[in-house]
Amino acid sequence: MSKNLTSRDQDYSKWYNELVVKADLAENSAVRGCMVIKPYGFAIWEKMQAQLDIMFKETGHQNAYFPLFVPKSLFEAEEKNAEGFAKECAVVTHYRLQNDTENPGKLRVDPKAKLEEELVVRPTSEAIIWNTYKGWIQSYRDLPLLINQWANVVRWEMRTRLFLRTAEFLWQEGHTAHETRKEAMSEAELMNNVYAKFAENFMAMPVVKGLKTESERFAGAEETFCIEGLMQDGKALQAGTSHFLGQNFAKAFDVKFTNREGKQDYVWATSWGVSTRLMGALIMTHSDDKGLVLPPKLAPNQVVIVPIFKSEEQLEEISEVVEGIVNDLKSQGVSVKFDNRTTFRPGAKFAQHELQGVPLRIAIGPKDLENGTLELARRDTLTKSIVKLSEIVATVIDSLDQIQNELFQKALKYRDNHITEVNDFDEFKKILETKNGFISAHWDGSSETENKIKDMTKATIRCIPLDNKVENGRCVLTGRPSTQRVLFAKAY
RNA sequence: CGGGGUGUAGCGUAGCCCGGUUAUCGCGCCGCGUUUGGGACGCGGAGGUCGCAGGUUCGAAUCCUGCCACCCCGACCA
Repeated sequence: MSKNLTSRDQDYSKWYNELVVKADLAENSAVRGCMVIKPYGFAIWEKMQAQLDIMFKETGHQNAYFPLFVPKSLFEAEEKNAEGFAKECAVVTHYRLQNDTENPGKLRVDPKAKLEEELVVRPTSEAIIWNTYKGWIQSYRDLPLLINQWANVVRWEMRTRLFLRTAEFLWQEGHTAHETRKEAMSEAELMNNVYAKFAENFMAMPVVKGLKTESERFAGAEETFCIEGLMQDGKALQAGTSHFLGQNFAKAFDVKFTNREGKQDYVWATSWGVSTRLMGALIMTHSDDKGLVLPPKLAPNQVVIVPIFKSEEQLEEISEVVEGIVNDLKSQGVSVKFDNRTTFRPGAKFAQHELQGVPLRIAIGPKDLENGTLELARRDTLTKSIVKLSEIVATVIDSLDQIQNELFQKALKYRDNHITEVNDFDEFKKILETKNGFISAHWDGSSETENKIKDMTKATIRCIPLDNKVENGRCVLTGRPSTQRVLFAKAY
């Protein structure tokens, strides 16, 4: 994999520029660490959003929107959650600017406009949402409450990295309320499964479904489900999380309901989210040195058609044929773009569409008009073939399916080849240094051991896989007894 | 916040150690012409507070001082 795929901020390669730029808006600017998502990058995000939204609605959820600003008093109500996020909160303290009399033409904060209570810019919305839910839930008849929000959040990270950890990012956060522990727990697992399905069926990215250990758990959660992907450089990436919050937030915000027995009880909660980090995951799972490689199901354009012509007349002739192909493909639900720009030569267009990861490219020129053929090129394999004009629609549809499938199979093979079972600590270190990837090893279950291993190797426990088999063994570090293996890896 | 490094055109850079005409080169951008089956070529052109502020000097991108920003490594994290 190109080093450019994972390099930090300024250093990203030319083609990363197709998607996103660092938000270098002004000198000394505090928006550093944010990103501008360019139209092409955003088109991919919109495809992801649209599909996830369908899947959320299929599982009974509705969208809503809550405020960006969270009064500090609300934010601090759930102690663990507040403590977990306190170090990375942006805080609004004033609401007005005034002319700076000492620097004409400049503005300054009006000291008289100090807010009585500071507003925290949401790093996540549990606090404000649970404060709202208090007024919405009185009876078991109001449950379950299944709500999702598409929003931006801000986390003032010390070090940022495009897509993977920007100061502001786009995400969705689901927040649900349930009658029973069991129902909430299965909701959390259900949504983790939705994420896994999305990752595998649409992003063509294999993921391990698992549980987080206590030290990796979301602040305020009792249990955290997650999906973990493996990038082409052997580092793991947490791609989504789904939390069982117990009654922590209900108690912190006093959300009680009358249950079926007529008694007051606190509701059970979940929250779950995926972010623009998925864009990073998509890039780092499939792309190569020529640029992006997009799975057809998420590509803004699945097919691009490049005409090859010398004269205006030739372009017109070609355009007539292309028009028919475009209509046929569109009627079959294939998204297709005819790149008839006269300002770029074919070679430049080829390169640009490769950069953007368009799954299929059709080239059509005078030779093809004569022979009744087209040239079809696959982005993922970089192979070309000659296709009869009459067979192009069927061939495109077939190829798109094939690409989607093969991208997943290729990533799966890589992932499976990079899960290494390890039984002693020297081997553990050796694998991390040489092969990298996931290490499947026994662990004694203590945070202390987990931290020691992290200090020594930088590897953390990515998850305890849900499909783990029970197996007696000894902890890879301490030798204490263990009943199952967990997955370690260096992570983003 | 600790340790290291870097700031020269939209991007990437040379020059700095050893001060001296009009600050180098490539990409990109604009115009004209020839081209067009894998990132075209020729000619012409536009674009610069050399990070900022002081200082030394006849003269500073170059030397000195201070500041700022960014990058890499660590602590933090989706």
